[in-house]
Amino acid sequence: MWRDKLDTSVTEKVISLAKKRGFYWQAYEIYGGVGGFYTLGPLGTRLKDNIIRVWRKIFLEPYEFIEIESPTIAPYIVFEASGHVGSFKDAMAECLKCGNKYRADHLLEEKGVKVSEATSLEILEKLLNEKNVSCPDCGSVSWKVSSFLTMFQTNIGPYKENVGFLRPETAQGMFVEFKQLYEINRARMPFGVAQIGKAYRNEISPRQGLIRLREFSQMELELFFDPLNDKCPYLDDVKDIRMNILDEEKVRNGDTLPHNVNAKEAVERGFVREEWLAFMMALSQKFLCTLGIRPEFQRFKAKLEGERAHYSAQTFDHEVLTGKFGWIEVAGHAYRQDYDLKSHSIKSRSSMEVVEELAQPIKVKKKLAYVDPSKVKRDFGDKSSEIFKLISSMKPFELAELLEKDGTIIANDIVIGKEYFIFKEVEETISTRKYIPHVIEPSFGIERIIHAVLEHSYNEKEDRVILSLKEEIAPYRYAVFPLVKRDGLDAKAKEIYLMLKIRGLSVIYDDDGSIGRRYARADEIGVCKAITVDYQTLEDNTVTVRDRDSWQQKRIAINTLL
RNA sequence: GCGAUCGUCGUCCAGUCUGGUCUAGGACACCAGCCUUCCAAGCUGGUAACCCGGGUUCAAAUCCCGGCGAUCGCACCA
Repeated sequence: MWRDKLDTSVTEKVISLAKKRGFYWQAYEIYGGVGGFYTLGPLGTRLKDNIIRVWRKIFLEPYEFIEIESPTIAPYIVFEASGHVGSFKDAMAECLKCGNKYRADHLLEEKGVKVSEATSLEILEKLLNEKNVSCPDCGSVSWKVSSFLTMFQTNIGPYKENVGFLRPETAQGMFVEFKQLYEINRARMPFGVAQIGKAYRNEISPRQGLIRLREFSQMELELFFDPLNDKCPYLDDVKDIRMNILDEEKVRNGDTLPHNVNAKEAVERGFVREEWLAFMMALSQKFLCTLGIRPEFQRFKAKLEGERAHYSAQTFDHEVLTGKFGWIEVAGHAYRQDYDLKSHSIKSRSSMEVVEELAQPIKVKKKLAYVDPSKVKRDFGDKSSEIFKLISSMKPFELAELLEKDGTIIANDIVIGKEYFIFKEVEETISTRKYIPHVIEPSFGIERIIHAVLEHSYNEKEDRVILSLKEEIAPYRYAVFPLVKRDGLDAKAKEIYLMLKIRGLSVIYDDDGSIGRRYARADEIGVCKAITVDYQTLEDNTVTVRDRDSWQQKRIAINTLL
């Protein structure tokens, strides 16, 4: 069954449940609320922690990938090197008549005027006004150009000129520390580094609740690999995971019926360029399934050339179908190539290369040139010392290369020919290869996942709400209730509650109202099992355990609860 | 950011057009007590709101202006 629509009312219901029971709500409400900022409540933070735990279990633990926590503020130069200063800064053209804003470069390109990212604001404004570019909305031809930077800017220390940015992604923290991490990880390749933390984007108009935030949480993994040896050894492990993939061709043609393939087939059939990318996509699907989102509500949608981030050679959005918001992107899987490491390497002038020891050392023949001092002295006399000085600053193989190419060496206008050198050919053994690793990056937005998971866990049964959260992520697994609050049942229930709590289980206690009301309350926040203490408990130390989804009850002995 | 629509207890809704009767009402939820031997039962009581600021007026939830926020559309979403 292939569905492309969900009941839109579920979204509203989830949002109001989230607020009512404390998963999440808009922040700063006492001051009228500020767009793009949300607070996670007590249940939301537990859910988030559990989601993160599952993610680590799926993406990091089996492969011994490592995790770091880097600062959320970085100096200007970091995002200059990464390309964010350039591509996060859009030149906005504002129509002076109707006030609508457009991307200045888009408007000009429609007129056939090519501009680059480096084109200054003044020139853009001049071009727009001179070329009579008309406003798509009102037709006016007078423009004002200004830039809008979607990164939050701040100052580091007391100096205005020392600009810093709140990171728009956690990834750069891993790239700038790459060399150190590579060493710490004992130079293993391929290897993965993850970071879980906040990122900030000053969206122009954030909407849709948790879907587009100005401050949000990411779980990102940078998988570094050798582009000449890009086999992923784990493809067989994920062969049973079949993904719905809309490749570039389908997206271009507007075809929404996806291919259904596993990672290996996705690569073989040319949908996905890199094995590691396909592998991460498969893990991503496994991850969302573990969180309770069924595969038919998931798909991977390729980003077309112009839609991709500046660093990406191929990107798939991992999307989940929701009610009101339709398909939402909960993760992006990007092939970042060596874009970031290379940029940081050039900007910082520090090496980002890794060294590979070759299995078979390669023998390379090399020509070396040595000067013949006696000939030089004989023919150049007093000027010899100058010549020796120059020549000694060069290595023998460099001299040989130059002489091969030009036939002469020129030192302070003195031309020295080949005949003053003695050539030697040596065989050198090369046992290493240096390269800048390529990167596959799965990047998850936690808040979006929280929302998607809640929508897909939301059920109604006989006018009651049941949040069928998987055991792995439910904020509480157990609830303990006394059937009634007297005759010692409450004391016994509390005893059991504490026993479970001491064992580290997530458990709540509730003795308020009727037993039915408590079951209902527990169902609504996704408590998996309700343990009820009744009169029989006092006689034979058994309790009833009620399942949240089936409402079935089983009587079991207290000592088998653990 | 622009345009349209909108903003009342935690939630949903009444009241706004036609200013006074609103000390802002109801339902559900929540809290306290009673009751209660398995699925939101019942009884009693309680907490709780006119988005913010300014203006008009004898009088503003109600009319006007500004701000903030929300929804939708446009644009943006690396």
